[in-house]
Amino acid sequence: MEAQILGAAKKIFIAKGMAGARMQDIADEAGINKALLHYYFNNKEKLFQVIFLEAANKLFPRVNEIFSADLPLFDKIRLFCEEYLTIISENPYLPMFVLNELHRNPSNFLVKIWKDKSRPNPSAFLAQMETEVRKGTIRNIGPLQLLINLLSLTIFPFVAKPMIQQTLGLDEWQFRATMEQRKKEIPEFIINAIRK
Amino acid sequence: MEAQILGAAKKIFIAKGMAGARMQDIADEAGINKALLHYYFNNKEKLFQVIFLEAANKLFPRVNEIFSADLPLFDKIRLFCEEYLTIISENPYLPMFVLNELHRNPSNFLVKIWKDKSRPNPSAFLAQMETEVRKGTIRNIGPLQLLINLLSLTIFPFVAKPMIQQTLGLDEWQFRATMEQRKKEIPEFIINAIRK
DNA sequence: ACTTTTGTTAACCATTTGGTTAATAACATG
DNA sequence: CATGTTATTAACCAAATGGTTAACAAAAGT
Repeated sequence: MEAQILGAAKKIFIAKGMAGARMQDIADEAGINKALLHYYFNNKEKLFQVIFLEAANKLFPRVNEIFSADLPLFDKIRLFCEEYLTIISENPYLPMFVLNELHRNPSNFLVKIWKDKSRPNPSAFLAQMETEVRKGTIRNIGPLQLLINLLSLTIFPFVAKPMIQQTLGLDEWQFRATMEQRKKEIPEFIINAIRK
Repeated sequence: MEAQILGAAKKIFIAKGMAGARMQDIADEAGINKALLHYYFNNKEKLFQVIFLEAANKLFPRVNEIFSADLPLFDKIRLFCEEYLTIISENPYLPMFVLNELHRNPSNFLVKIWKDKSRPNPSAFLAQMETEVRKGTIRNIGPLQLLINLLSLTIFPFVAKPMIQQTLGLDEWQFRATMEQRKKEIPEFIINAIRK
């Protein structure tokens, strides 16, 4: 039952956001009485936090692993794109959900709830880039800028999915195919951009 | 008065989204009675649409102009980054607002409201890229992918602003400086990536 | 001056919404 | 089987919320 509720809550929260989601919607989606929701999860806030943390736990831990792995920079970039695009492709709406709620939360109290493992932590990656720049193996680009570029190229298409599909007239399958292609395109793009 | 209301509505809608915004909040922000809101704008939906269109009109028309301008590809990319980052920097929360509401709207009825001038229209840009690839002046990259890359690199940092600031520990000024830097960094990055 | 139109408000209303209660059903356990 | 515990529900409640009304003030027309 608890799992059933969480599934329903995930669907509704992700579709409508914290403010737009109705407890009744979640109950309906789970096929249960609204009171039963409060039996398992005391209130909307609590339920939402569970879903948010679940989302964060799907998105970030693997990223952090890759960022701090012991790999050459280029391989790391390739691995990141390959794996991260896979993760997001399986949960295309998670990035928007997380970013949006982060955006809406005053003084981001969500961050306080956040566990370390699932909090994004790019410090190792930044250090590695700096080393490569100093060694002269890549162009002189700010590590911060490069990190932002990497994240932008992988995440943004999913955040903008509705707009991209709308303005470019892509159906679901064309969109997926395009994202699949990006697993190879993005690393190539980035590496071409920074290789000396 | 009408302008005062619109200002308040813009602030509240952008901060909390359609679902999270309260008519009372908007009235308070505008320093007026709630009934006066309904005097000027019949209902929440109507008021929201005005704000949404205003936002879209700030974000897209100039982009379309640049996309369809008569300029060499590289210049176009430089111009786009320069101007678009300026526009967004002045309205850092607009992209999130538009993308979010687009995301939440079932069967995107918003798109129907949307005027042509302010609807994103990259077809000329896509064609130009295709030409350049065929002429062999740039690497063989899919025009669609390149367009997505360009948009990702410019827009995403603002959508992810809270997360970026949080995880990288940037204050407001550091963030702005980083974005300012990107006006030069992004075109350089892209051109390096595609130049043969 | 006075009448009409426009702007503004306090009070009110119906519905929605998150949450509770009390009663009941299902289940475990001695 | 009796008893206590857990799961589930219908009915209910108070607060919040979008929206309306009716009265009043200010401006504009005449």
